[in-house]
Amino acid sequence: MLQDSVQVYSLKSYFCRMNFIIEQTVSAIKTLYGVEIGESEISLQQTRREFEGQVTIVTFPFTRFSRKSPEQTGQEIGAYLLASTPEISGFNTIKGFLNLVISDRYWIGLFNDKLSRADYGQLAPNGKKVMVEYSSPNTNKPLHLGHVRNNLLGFSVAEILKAAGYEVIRTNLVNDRGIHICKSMLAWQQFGNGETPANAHIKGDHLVGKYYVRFEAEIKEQIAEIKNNLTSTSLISNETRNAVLSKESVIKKNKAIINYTVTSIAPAIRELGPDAEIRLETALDNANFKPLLDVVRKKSPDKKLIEAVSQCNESQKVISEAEEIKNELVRNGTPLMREAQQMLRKWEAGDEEVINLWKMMNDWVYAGFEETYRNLGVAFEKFYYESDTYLLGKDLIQEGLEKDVFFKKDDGSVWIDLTAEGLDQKLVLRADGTSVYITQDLGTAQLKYDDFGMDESIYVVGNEQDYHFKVLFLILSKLGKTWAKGLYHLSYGMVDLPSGKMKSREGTVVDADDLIREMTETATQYTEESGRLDGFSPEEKQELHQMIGLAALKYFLLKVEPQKRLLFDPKESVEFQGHTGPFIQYSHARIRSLVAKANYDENSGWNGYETLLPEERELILALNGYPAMLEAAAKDHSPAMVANYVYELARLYNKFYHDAPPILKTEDAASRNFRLRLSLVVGAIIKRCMGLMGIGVPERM
RNA sequence: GCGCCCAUAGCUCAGCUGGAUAGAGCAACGGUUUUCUAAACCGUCGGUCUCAGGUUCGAAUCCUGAUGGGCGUACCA
Repeated sequence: MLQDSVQVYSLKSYFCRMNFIIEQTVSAIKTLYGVEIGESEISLQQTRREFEGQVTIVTFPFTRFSRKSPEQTGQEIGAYLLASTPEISGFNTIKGFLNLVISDRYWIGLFNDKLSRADYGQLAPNGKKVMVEYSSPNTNKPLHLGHVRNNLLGFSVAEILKAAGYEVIRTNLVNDRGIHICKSMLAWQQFGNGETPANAHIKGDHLVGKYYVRFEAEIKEQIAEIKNNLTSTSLISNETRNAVLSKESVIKKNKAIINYTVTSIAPAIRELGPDAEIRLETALDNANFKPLLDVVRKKSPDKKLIEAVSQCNESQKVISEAEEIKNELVRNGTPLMREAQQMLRKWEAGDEEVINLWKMMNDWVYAGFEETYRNLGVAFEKFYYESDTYLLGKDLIQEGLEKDVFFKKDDGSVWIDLTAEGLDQKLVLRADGTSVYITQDLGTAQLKYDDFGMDESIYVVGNEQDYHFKVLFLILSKLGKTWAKGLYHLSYGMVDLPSGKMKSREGTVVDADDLIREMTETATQYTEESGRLDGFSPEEKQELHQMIGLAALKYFLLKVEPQKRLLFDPKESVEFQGHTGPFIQYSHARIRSLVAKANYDENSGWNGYETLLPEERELILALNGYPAMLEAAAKDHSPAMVANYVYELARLYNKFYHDAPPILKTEDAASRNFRLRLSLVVGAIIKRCMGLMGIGVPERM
């Protein structure tokens, strides 16, 4: 499992992973103070810019056996290291920090032997197989910004794991069946007039989405109609009518209780001050008595008053609950909803007409998705379809019953009790023997393992399903599946807009295709203004614009840690300057252009180059940290780490480019060749990192 | 009610195996091009790291509690 990996990453320490320093420090402490300490007790960090040196050892922890001041301890260890280690050419101590100066000869040697090799950065195969499931769309509507985050994360994590030595299988579990697709089908049947992607010139997934929206609009009208004419409407059955009416009477009764109580306690509340009075008003407006209850509890000793407010609070809760159930009853009672459910039953029974319609509309959607996936640059080795897997898992229920992991209730439904683990009781099979969500996920997990026998399996799914996956993994491990310990839920936060949450009902969803197009357009505009693309054919320009637009989008979405919510402002979020994808692309293009102009011969050496510029030293340190960064990003499943690393590298390079004497005009062959090779290597690592995020880099821009 | 996640500069984010004066970008202001791509570089301004306790030589980082925001707590998926 990844979690067992020993190496630990931190932005401060990955620059200086130098075992010889740790080893020498261990022996220094043994010699000086007679104490044997573990290598893990020594932490190295990169020296802050304002002090001399590259590597810093914190000496505070050693004072307990040196019995000297941190500074003096540092002096002693420093002196030992200077004498014993040829790579160390100097040191200084400030308070409890021992700063070591590593000789340029060491850095140049490191560059020669390791960093400048063509295969630098690819970790050796680790013999492990990992599955990354991502995307997993519903087939009733096109992809939106939230899916984009999911797709980019999944793709990127897969690339990172590949680079870290895994064999990776990317899978997409397509949710192609269920009530949602029946809604689109039904609306198309009733209102579509034979419209197809071909004759309407609409992308297939958008066409199907259009009818999903139509369904929701129609049902909204039916709901309004029913609510306005509850006693007379013929749209619902008498059974539903009676159920709704009974909920209404519950609501009415509780409203009366609240009205009565509020009138009688209002004077007492006013006496508690303006604060309480305001809360009384907002309680009525917002249908929430909790804030009022809190303030009354705090301010009033009158138990009867508290009880009365508490009564209002309880009644309000009953009202809210009844209203929710009422709404659900009305919604499910509408003719359209009943027809959709009828259609789902027909689908499950294999009704030919329904199946054919389903196949046709799904094919439209797949053609649309394929285009979006191609534009996003994501791909999969294996597709699973819920229409194939939705009946799976029942054998596991049987297995669980035999192993006493599950238990049967009197009605025949099957449950698991997870209260000992701090969770709840959870239904795993309905009384009528049909599956619930988790049943088929159990079955699908087993299927995937049977198909591929992978060591690890990553599910890229939003954080609203955290609980579900906790339960899923726990059940599998209770069933004795040894592979369950390799399961991991890569949970990510929702994408918010400035206006708040994206809601399909309110039409505030940012469509993936629109987004990609807008990004490309913005990049086009920006690039044309800079006017640097002479010699590009129109096709090359178009390709470049898309590359830059996508880089802006992808980098913006990936640079934030997955678990965090992400605020996306379509107007302002995606920039081309500063901490952005295009900035990093630009740095790469700059390097390529430089190397091209220099006519650099890759065989030319830099013998005699002995003294580094500070910027060169920093670049070497940064390059040296790449493998540790990669390992850490793989361990944490974090493209954001790659994003931040490569930005730092590009920034350091730009500083070097700006501050170093012009390379093309450098006469000294060793300096010139070294700097060109350094540039080349930085460019290669930038390209690698961007590739890990699915972002291309141009030769010119 | 219970559970999980988040909180760092005006805005968007880094930093979290505990270490020096908490860093970037954007925004604002100023500077750099007869030097290889100014999508760059440099400077100024900007912070009670949500709050209160605790552990420690040392806390943005670990622990406890609170506050605020989000999500979940379905015989939906």
